[in-house]
Amino acid sequence: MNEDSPKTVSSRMPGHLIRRLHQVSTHIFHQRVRAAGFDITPVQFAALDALRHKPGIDQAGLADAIAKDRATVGDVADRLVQKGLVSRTVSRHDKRARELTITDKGEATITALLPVVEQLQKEILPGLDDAEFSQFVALAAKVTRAIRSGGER
Amino acid sequence: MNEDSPKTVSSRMPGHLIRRLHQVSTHIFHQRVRAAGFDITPVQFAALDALRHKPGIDQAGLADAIAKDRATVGDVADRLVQKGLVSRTVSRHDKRARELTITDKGEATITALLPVVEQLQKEILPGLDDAEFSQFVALAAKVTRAIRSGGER
DNA sequence: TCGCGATAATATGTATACTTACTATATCTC
DNA sequence: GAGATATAGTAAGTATACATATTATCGCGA
Repeated sequence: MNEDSPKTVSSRMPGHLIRRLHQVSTHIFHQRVRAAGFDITPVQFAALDALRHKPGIDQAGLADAIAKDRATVGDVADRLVQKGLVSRTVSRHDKRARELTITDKGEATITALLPVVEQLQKEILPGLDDAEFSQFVALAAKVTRAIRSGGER
Repeated sequence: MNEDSPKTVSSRMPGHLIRRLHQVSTHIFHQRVRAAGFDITPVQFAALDALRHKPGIDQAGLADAIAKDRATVGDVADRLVQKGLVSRTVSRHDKRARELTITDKGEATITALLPVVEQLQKEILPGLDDAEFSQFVALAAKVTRAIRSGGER
């Protein structure tokens, strides 16, 4: 269905292409992680991964680390705490801040998930050979670096 | 802030990079379109653009055209109808289907927005020169083609 | 033509994602 | 040390995005 011929303007635009890629990426992540017996979203995984490297950071720090805003991170943290993967305590140095730490269960989860997630990365860019895959990742990484340095606006 | 050194696993993965790009893309779209005096999201723009090329398609057809599911398209259509940019009528051939048509106001909107949206495409991939930009778009387009042909589930 | 599987929308519920506004704290400045 | 300013988190509201279930309708085959 949909006899190709994408005459639309949006179909030629990187913005639209990126949206499609994002969609597929999320979908495959969900499928594979679920098949492995877990109920973790891409964002939750990124949060756990960040928390493993910087235990005890507050929600604003986590927001910065995974490039989300504070409101979103607050919601994500709620779910991770509810699942028992992360613990949240009020900081002793700053009563405003909530320090997040990954729990043993959280550690176990990410350890089990790492190979699964590593594996599915190739699946989210179908149709590309190894060289093209690397090229894509390099270009995308270059953009995100440019965003981080100058894009703070 | 955030002294680079992205030691995390997810920061190296295309899935995560794509999420970042998607975010920036949406953000810039919003900014520029708003600055031009409109209140249209990327998805709403894609829907209008698709409708301009295939007036009278039903919601399922639009969902296929912009690669969203029917529930999402239903919500998007609600908002477009509410804004007066699209009209929705029950099909005479199939009482289940709702045919969507872009209104004059919708036409005027997309006509005014096209140059704006065309312009901002370069901004959503900062740090890339023209060759890299083209390369990125070519790779992304290749992936979406691969998704369309073989990726159906 | 009756029944049954397929399809179009809608309803419901979950999870992002961001904006703006508001509260509680910290910190900086005079 | 008090007031101004900035920051952490939450709350509320909007918009995607998708899965699943339900309803209405279609169309095919016996």
